[in-house]
Amino acid sequence: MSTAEETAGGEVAPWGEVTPDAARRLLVAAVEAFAERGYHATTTRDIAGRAGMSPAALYIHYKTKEELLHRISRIGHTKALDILRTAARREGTAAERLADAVSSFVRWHAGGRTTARVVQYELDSLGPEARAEIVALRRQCDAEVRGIIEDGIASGEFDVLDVKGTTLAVLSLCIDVARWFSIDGPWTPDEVGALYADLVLRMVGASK
Amino acid sequence: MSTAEETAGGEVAPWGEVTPDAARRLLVAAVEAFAERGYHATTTRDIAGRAGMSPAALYIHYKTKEELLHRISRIGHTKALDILRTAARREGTAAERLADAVSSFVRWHAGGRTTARVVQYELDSLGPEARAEIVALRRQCDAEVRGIIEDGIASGEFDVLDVKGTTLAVLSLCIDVARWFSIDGPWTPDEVGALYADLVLRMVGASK
DNA sequence: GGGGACTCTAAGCGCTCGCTCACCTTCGGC
DNA sequence: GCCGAAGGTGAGCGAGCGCTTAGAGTCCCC
Repeated sequence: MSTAEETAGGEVAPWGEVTPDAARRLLVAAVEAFAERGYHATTTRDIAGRAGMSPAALYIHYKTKEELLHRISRIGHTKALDILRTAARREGTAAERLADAVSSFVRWHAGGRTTARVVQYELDSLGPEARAEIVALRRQCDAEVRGIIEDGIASGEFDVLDVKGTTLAVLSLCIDVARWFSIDGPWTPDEVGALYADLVLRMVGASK
Repeated sequence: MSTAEETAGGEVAPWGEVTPDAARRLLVAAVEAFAERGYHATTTRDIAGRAGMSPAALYIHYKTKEELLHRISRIGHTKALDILRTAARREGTAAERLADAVSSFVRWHAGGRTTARVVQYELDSLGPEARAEIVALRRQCDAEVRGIIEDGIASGEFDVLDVKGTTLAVLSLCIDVARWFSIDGPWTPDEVGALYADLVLRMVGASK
């Protein structure tokens, strides 16, 4: 990731695409605040304060508080889809690709748990049009995972009763990592990624 | 469940223990509002309005808005723990008990998704003391599931690499049902419960 | 039928919210 | 050295928030 940067929290934050600098600082501050307290409990004064600016400065770069959430959500979902798509389209068996998809997707949710929490849990705070755009991205994520599982069934690697349900369960398992993962906990993002890849291979009947 | 009642949404709502009647109506209204919009986005006027009362009526039965969330959270977590404990302590093999625990826990999250959503996702909105009480209940839930898995390993039924991680993943999978399940979706709570019981047995290496 | 306990309401207090506006600085181009 | 654009500030508006208070209605016990 050429645009990745390190924040104070030690997370990978690919916000390099957001310019100018002040707009990026505000967006990063918003991600942290939304993740900590939730969208509705976060005030625009809090966001501006974290970015070292006055409350009014926020409105130079963003029309509303919701636009901030929308931008965060779109960037985050695009990144998530990119991760799954890369794993789905690499070379290898379906089992290798599924393990790759799960472990990298989980690493993203664990390592970037601040961003992931906002992206995955504040969807309902968006207005109807913004939410529709994000929901479309989610469906593409779903399709990538389902594609790998279908490939594995076709090749005889996997043994799955309910493709749709299993796809949903796999994504659900990964997404929920953002809820419980803590950097102070007993695992590193890599360890959770490896554990979950193993569990998911068992779920699709591909374990050795 | 002798105290269970049917709400307009068709959910099982075991709020019979809450008296008097006005206090229960307010609590049910609060559950619905918190589930739909989140704790912070819900106003006390909205809760009172749903219960057919004036805003001030809320404060006759509850000291603060947070007390409502606390009561909901405690009742819900107690019920969740009760479900897991019942499954864990019944007769049968570890596989049977685990399947029972998962399917009934999932049914509760799917069928009572309104309650479950509040219980599982609004924890951070509680104050420190209230949160500590709820976190203790959650740890007991974790212990029940871990107990079944450890039994299965001891009896040779299960093949698990990381007991703590697998326990967490099983609970995580079940809890996240409250996030995505919709009564308008393609599954009934029973179907999701059965699917998830199968997936979890695969995760612990107990599938036939 | 009088009095206290309980339940609920109308009105509104003090506060903080998202957001705006008038104004100030900084800076590159000519 | 002047100018307009861009980026910033302090003060504050209207609205809605959680919550309180004074008092009215209703019930039961005597």
